[in-house]
Amino acid sequence: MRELEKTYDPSLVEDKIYKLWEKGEYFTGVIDPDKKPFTIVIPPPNVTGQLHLGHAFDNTLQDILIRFKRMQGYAALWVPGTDHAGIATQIKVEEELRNNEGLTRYDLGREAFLERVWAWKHTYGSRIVEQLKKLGTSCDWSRERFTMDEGCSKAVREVFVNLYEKGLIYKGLRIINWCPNCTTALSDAEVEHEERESLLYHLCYPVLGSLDTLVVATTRPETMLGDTAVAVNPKDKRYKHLIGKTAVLPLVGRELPIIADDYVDSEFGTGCVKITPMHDPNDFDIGQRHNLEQVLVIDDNAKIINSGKYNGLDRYDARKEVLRDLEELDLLVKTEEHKLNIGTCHRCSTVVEPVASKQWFVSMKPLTVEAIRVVEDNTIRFVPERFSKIYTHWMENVRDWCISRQLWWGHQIPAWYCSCGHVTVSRTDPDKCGKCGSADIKRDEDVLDTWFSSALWPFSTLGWPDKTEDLEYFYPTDVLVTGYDIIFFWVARMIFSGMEFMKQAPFHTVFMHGMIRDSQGRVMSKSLGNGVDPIEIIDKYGADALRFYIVTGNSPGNDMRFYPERCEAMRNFANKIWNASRYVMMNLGEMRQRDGSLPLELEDKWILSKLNRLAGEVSDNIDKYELGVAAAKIYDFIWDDFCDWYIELTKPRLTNLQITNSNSEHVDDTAQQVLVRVLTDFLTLLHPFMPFITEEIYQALYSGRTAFAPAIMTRAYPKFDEALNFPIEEAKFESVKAAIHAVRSRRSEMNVPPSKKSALIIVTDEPDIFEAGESYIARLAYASTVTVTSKPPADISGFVTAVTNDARLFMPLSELVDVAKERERIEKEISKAKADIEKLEQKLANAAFTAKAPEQVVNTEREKLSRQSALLSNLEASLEEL
RNA sequence: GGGAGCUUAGCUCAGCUGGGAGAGCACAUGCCUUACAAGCAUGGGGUCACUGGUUCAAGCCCAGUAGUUCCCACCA
Repeated sequence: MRELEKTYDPSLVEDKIYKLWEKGEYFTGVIDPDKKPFTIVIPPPNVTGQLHLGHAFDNTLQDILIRFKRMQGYAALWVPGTDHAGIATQIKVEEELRNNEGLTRYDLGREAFLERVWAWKHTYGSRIVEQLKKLGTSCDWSRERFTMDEGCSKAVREVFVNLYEKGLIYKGLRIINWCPNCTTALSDAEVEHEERESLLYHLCYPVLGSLDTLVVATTRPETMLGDTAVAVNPKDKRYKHLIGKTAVLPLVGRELPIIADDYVDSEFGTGCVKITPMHDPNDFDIGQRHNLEQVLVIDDNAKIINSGKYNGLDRYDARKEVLRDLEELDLLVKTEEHKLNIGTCHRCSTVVEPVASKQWFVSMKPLTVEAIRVVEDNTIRFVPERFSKIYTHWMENVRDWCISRQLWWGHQIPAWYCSCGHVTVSRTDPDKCGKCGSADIKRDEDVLDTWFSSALWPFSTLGWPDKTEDLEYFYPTDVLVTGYDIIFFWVARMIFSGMEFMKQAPFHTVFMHGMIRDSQGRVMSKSLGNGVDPIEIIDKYGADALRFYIVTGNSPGNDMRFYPERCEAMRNFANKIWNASRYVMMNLGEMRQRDGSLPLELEDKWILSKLNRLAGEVSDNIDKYELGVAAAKIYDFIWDDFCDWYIELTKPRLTNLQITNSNSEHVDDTAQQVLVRVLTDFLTLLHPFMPFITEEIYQALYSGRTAFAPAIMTRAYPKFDEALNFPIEEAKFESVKAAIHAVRSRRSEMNVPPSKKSALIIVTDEPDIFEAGESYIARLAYASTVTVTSKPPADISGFVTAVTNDARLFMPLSELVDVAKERERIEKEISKAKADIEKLEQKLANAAFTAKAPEQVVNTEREKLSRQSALLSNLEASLEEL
């Protein structure tokens, strides 16, 4: 046993303890046929990222679950790893390249640039891992993976080729979201929508060979440069006569067929729509249906092309120019205000350009069938449940997934083009065309969406496509813990990938959490500069305090506001535990081995019973993912029950503290044993939540004792044990507590300082429980002497009284007694008791209640009534004697 | 246009399958009672947004209203 410092200093403890765990290899997932596996895969953070509070939140939850299951005896495995984060990482390296050397990636060329990215990865890739360790995460680092390591890349390749062979991956010309800043295609999920005030412009298009004109409405006049038709609804009488005729595109002069299509809503705008097949998804479809000409007028950098004098203009400058020119020609008929939903790049917030482009797609419909089924039939359960609806709705309406990105950092698409037109897609790099045999083949330059590899994470990290023992034993994983912001990006894609390739759901539970916001409820972001660095919090308050703060006061799926200074309360809690442990240890003396059981006092049974019930409830709560509730219960037990009561109760029993009682050699073995037992058990219960301090104290208590587990994290998680259930004793002790509380309250009301002790006479029908507690009652109720009796003193005047339902308490503090005031007070309490009794009697007199309410509820009400009645008679007795 | 969440003490939030409203912080009063002032004791403070319904019983379930936040959506 080692002595502890007076205050807890996490900075002296945490790194040391983490090393102890790593040295003991306690995080290692061990395949054990006699155990049930429990697996979590980490949501892989960006390899070059830094830990933010969102990670802290996410990983704290995972660590609590995995430690809990590990202690319950599961073969627990938490697979860690990082994500190559295509765009994010590439942008960072490009930025550095530009700032330091004034170069672009094209200056370096693909190969040299990728070398730079790998170098960057090697420099910064371990940072996030080290930061996760500071949080205390018990990941199996020996199994750490990276989305671009050999195994994951092999999985990606296999999946791509396999889906291609099944016809579920194809390359085609489709409208995609193009970010002109990132210069790459994006998937629908990567586009954010925001509503903006905009204008709806009405443009006039003349009809060829006629005086008629058509007025079309558009929010994006610059796209008119790419118009190849005008469409009206076939039923629209206003325009029926023009269908089949030709309009002339102003400024450009292109002849536009006037076509009829049901897509056009006659009610909206003018009922006439300009059709720009290459720059609008609907127009693209119409273009397909009517076989329209396709004119691309906006390039990769959002500059105008194929449009004569407008060429080279930025899209917004082009808008101004076009409008000015139209106005000059008197063809801008009207401008009205209009709310517009605009798509922006989720990475850089640039307005994305819908543009037709040849890209690779995953054909989604066939993959959604099983992905929807497993959620609907509860094979996969979302916690909280409401997220399953969001998931299902998305899955039911999802469009094909654009997976090619015009980037270099990522998994290069395994497709080779031959001049013969054939595309060779292969698991191994081919040296010749799969059709004509020509060696002159060229690989697709694009890489895959980062989420393509993340989608395989639950099985690629376990070795798939190889049939590994890990995959066999640990797959499917159990719980996926993540924020609701990546349900579509990641969760949905893991589910359909798991179903397609493993024929098994990748996890049975998706445990969702919310976002961490700043103190004003705003999302934390770099641009706002309102981010809080968890590492700073850990340095200041300790990882345990951060973890505990995050997990309490928050319920599944809900956002939380973060106030750094509120970690202080949790640091104080850690310190409280620390000092409670010091108290236990300084009173332990030699820990003697005992034969047989010790006689337990009432208060011992009380605390053991409460602890025992706590153990049962905590496990239940964690099983139901109510981590905050579990944590709060442990907090209350430790602070209120153990520290504020039980420790105080043991003080008179332990000679070390009984300075006045010098002749006593007696050490209460029972108190010692119960203290250390309760301490050890609640530390164990708390360990998943506050791993560092609990381990440190455990080590201080038990290190070198071979009879005990080498680390608290290897102990079995406490369970409910019927042998330690003492409900009657619990209730009895609550009576004692109530009496002590009543005395303190009365003294406080009358401003009697604790130093002024007085005799205390307890009048009760249950003398045993009070007599047994005389010594601590004296201490806690500031009494000089305690007398337990069944009869009140003959002359009651001059006593301060306090009343509970099973005790009347008398303190001779005559100088403080004001009979009139006392009478008033008691009368007030009497009327309150009477009111309570009346309510209870009414309730119990209600036949519907006694008939329909469960017996237990009725009994509780009866008990309440009898307690209130007892209280009332005690109060009345006191009043009478006054 | 569809969908979801939230509204509980001064602040931030819990409240699990309906059975007498809780925590932290803040506030007030008194305490250095040798584990802990990062503490102890005592206390004040709530029309559980509003309206109606179901029920013996509603903060909790149902319907609606208001405010608020978010997600989804190819009406120019």
